[in-house]
Amino acid sequence: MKTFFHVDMDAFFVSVEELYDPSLKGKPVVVGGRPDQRGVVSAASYAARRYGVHSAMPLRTAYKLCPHAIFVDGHSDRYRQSSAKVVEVLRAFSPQVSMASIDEAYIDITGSERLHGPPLEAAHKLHERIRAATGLNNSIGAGTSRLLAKICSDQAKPNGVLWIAPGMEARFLAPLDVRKIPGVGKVTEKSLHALGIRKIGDLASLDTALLEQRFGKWGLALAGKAQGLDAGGWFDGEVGGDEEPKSVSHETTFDKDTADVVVLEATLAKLSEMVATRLRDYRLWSRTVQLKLRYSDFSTYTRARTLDHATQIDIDLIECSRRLFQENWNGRPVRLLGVQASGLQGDEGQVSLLEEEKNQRWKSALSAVDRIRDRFGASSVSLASSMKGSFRERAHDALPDIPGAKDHPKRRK
DNA sequence: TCTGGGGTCCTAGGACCC
DNA sequence: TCTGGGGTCCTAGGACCC
Repeated sequence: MKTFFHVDMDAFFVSVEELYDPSLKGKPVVVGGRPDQRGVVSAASYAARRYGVHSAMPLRTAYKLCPHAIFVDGHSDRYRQSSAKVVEVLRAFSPQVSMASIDEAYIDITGSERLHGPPLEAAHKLHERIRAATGLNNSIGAGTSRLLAKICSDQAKPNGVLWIAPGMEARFLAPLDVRKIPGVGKVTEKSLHALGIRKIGDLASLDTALLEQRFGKWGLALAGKAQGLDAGGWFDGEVGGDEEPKSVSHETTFDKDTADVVVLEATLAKLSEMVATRLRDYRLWSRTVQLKLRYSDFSTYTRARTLDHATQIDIDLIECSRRLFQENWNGRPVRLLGVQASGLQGDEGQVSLLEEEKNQRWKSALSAVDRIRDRFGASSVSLASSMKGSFRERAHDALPDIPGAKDHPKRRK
């Protein structure tokens, strides 16, 4: 029998802002930006929530609901700092820690009873340590699965601790709305309601075969979740296992939609650079580059290309995303642009820096060929190839071996 | 209600290979 | 050439989470 905790920080962004400006405490606070900006609420204080404001709501809507709320910009550096403090406390508590996002974590405390006491006592101990180290309220759920721990922490809010003892899972879950199951959103909820399923108990008493027939693989997972099991999806694997990112992306929504090619391509270049920088920070290389385009009517398109070599170099991402853009933009005003790198791999198996430099050299040699062709016409180069074989191949074979590339057209002089 | 930005996982079809 | 089936890779889109 295993024991998991789910630790969730309460109104995290708002609470961190309150550390920096205690006068915000108790007031309706909205983190996410100015109310006249394009954007949504990142976090709302409990006082603001009483007016119906919640995260993911457009800022303009939040303003209509609660005009006297204090709107503040987010400070991701501050949140990362507080998050790092939380991680420190968690790692000191148990070696098996997985951050699920900046403000929540799973920890496996199986077998730590001698050290920390029984689950409820251990949870209170951890709750207090986090509070002491960060000055922030948090909630902890504890149970025999990660799913259960997660649902518990939600029920424990604000600033509470809840443990469901082994054997009590079904009784705890039965009266809760299906929407409380992580992974059940608007769409799944609607389909379940259409079947007359509203509570987790309804789901649990349903025939598994029917769920599978109706929802496929997801139906099977749902059946498991209704029993409080870590079925399918995110909960595979160990807590504290593989934490490598699977994709890295940046996107931006313009203040005002634009069809200005110069602005669009400059933005794309900037986003590509930001992605490349993050790849290098992570020491990761990407093979697939994806462009994201959103128009004024919110229609959204993604277009991807897989390269023959993995890269973390700005220019590769810039060129690839620009080509995708040129091939797919319909000329209408654009609301959002995004660049994503996926197909990530580590350093191992990468061409060495030396190889990379050779690569660059003969790429430049090729562009030299292009320049000659531009100036003297295609025949100048094909003439050379008919006499001496392909200049391109010769450039490829010969140039990289010349020390310092003294004959390199670009470096000559 | 005029809808951010950063992610994960899943599905489904087509290409290609054996 | 009337044609099977499985595996893997790639692409696009969608649900969902914080």
